[in-house]
Amino acid sequence: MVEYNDTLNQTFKALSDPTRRAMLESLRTGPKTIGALAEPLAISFAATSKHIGILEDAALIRREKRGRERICHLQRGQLDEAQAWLDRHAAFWSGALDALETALKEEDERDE
Amino acid sequence: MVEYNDTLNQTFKALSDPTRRAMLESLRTGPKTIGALAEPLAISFAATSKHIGILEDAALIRREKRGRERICHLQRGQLDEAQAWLDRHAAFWSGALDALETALKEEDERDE
DNA sequence: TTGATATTCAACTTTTTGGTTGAATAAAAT
DNA sequence: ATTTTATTCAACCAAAAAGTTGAATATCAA
Repeated sequence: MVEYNDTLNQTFKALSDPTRRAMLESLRTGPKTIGALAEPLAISFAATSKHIGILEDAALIRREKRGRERICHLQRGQLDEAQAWLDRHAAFWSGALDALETALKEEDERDE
Repeated sequence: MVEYNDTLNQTFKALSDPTRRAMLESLRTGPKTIGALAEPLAISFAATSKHIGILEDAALIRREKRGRERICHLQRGQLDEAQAWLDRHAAFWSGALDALETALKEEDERDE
């Protein structure tokens, strides 16, 4: 496999499942327990817990221990890396050297 | 499964494989044949061809028949849907009602 | 025409993913 | 103290994904 950038890959993998995206969408309205997340999804608690684990590994959520419940909160994780990838790719159509391209190139020179 | 928006899902799935992302990245520098795409990836022609098929189904590339070669060109596909999802999600952190949020809400009212 | 090249197809294997169930753990409620 | 509730763990299963090889197809070059 290719695997040059592991955290970007983890982010894209985490986002590639519709159930997980639905969970993230649901959390946009506020923190929720595993149970509350599982309820509208017609899958077991265990399956939900696994999905949450994947999102947590990708730092897209944080699990807070609260008594016997776990409260899930959104977290940025490396969302911006995924956004940057898409923006850079989309820049292909808006001309090779527009504002975004130059901005991203400058970023590269600073960060890498 | 959840599966509320199939084209968004297809796009995210297509983008979730590092080999396919590498192919898309490679095509940013210009159109390439299957062979040229396969070469740096250490996978067979057949595997490359399959990946290309997935990207083509997601309309992220177009395959042009040129004699015995197939030339792959980038295509926008539903890239903007994926971008919109990420932007909307990222908007969670930049405050509930900033410019992007309102823009997206207006878009919803028009399109859906 | 013959042979080489580029790609795809078909059949198959391996690995990964998403799901299940039932037992284990831990906290809350009775 | 016992029971109920919330979640996780472990073992397992089925389907999907990613890869392989070898034959088929089509085009180009000798």
